[in-house]
Amino acid sequence: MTKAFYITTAIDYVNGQPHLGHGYEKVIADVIARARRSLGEKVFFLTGVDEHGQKVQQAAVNEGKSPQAYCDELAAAFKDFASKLGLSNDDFIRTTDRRHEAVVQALLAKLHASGHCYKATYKGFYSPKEETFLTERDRRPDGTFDPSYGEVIELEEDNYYFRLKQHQRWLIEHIEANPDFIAPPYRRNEVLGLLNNNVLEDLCITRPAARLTWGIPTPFDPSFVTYVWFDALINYVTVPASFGDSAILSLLNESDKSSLAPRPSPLPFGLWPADIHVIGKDIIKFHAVFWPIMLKTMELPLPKQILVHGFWQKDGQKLSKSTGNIVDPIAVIDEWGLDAFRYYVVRELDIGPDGNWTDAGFRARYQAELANGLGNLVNRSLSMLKRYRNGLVPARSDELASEAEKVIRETVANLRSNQLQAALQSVWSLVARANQYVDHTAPFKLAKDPAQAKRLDEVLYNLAETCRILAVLLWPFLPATAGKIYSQLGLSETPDKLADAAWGRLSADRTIGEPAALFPRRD
RNA sequence: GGCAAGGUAGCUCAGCGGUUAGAGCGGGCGCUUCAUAAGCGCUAGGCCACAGGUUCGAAUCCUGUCCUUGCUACCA
Repeated sequence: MTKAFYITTAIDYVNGQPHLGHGYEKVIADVIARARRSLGEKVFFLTGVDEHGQKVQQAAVNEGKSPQAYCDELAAAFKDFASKLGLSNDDFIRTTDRRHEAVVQALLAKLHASGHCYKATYKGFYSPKEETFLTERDRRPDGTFDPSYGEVIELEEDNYYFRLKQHQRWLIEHIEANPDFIAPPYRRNEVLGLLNNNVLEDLCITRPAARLTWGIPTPFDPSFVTYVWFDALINYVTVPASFGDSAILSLLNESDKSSLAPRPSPLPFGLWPADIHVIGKDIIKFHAVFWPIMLKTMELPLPKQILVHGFWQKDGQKLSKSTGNIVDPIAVIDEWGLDAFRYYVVRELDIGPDGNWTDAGFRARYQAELANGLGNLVNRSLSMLKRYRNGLVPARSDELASEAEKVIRETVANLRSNQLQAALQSVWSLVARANQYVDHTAPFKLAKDPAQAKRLDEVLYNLAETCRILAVLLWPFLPATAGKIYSQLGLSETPDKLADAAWGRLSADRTIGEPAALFPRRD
């Protein structure tokens, strides 16, 4: 069975409304997914929400709702958000899905049966807020715990632990042997540093049902529920299983499989292992340490890459609901349009470093790059074609062909290596070149001299064809805008195949559509 | 404290041993009128954090200092 390019985002924890950070991660994953499809690959793009755990249970109680009702509302909000972002996701996982519960329980039972976990008593400090155990080492010099842990309580309880120590060596070797496993490289170094300088503590993978009911019951001991992170990571294989991926299904017995129902029709290709897990820098340890070990013990192949992005600030300050330093992506999209939002976050910030959102910066990129750069180029090119040639595309001319082809090559190479910011820079070098070309050839002067008719034809073809190629190159980033350029060119298809970014595909003697501003100026 | 990355034009950054240190944005000055008062061209602006050293030659390599950021730890 052939395998699709399988890309995932982190699943968002439903303890609040979607914000900029969520939106950013989903957009970069979507751009990569669309780029791969445009390159002709089969792609499966997964996103979703993480719903179990103490904080969700508490938030539901605070709002006087059942956890399920609370989650249903927020899951709907996140689904709406995904569509607001124009995501091309193929599925949307909820960790309260029946299929997910079935897979988590099956895998947990398998781990338990094969001796990878054990029961032990823990006595010590616990932070309900972070759902994590604390030790004396977590104390600050004055004896208190960091405020980020909230109220810290002392408790003594039994739990099940997942053995990690014996996995440290092969994991280091795997990371060293696979330089792209964790990207960018400095994140990889951090993980190696962590693994080389510390002995991994076994991971507590349950919580007593006595104090937390909002979780997946542990199959081998009903007095516990599954730790939320252990549950959450498994989403990446739940969905392949539910679509009939043989790699995962082989781990399940017949009754597990029947619990996957109602099952969508199986896909004609495999999904696991994932090609890319897109995540934020805060959850790198879960994805680069715990998750590979979980997979190894389940005898499943490891994902190809964990792609770690940075965080946004606003005006140089940390985003924070309590101080009101926030960016509301939905408001931005409503005011400026979806493609403007997608453009800004990808163009402003490379995948890896932290970035800084400023409203002035957003406005500047919108005006200079989208309205005056790309938008005006398409508008002036098509307006002249309409005015001087009645909208009829002249015969092919290759004056800009080699420059366009160079940009196409660069853009494709950047897309293949997930260098999205660099890809946009390449594309805009063609925008700039075409604007310069208008200036140098001055078609508006040629139009005044009938003897220059042939030259004018050449110039107009070069401009129209450049606009068409720009549409194809931009499709992964700005799908709506790319579609508009195509329809203004009078092309009825969708510019979603990079193979069409080949010079000369625009055929002569067809009539273009009506030019209209792609990004209206806003003053 | 340890490890790592970095400190280059007003801003964001590239350059990482070899001609007068670059780009984009922003500033200033011109040109143009097809276009969303858009576009194009020219230009100003930098003890390349600081101090030593290696070298014929150093933003570029080495050492130290100061500062920023990330990870990690507080222990001999």
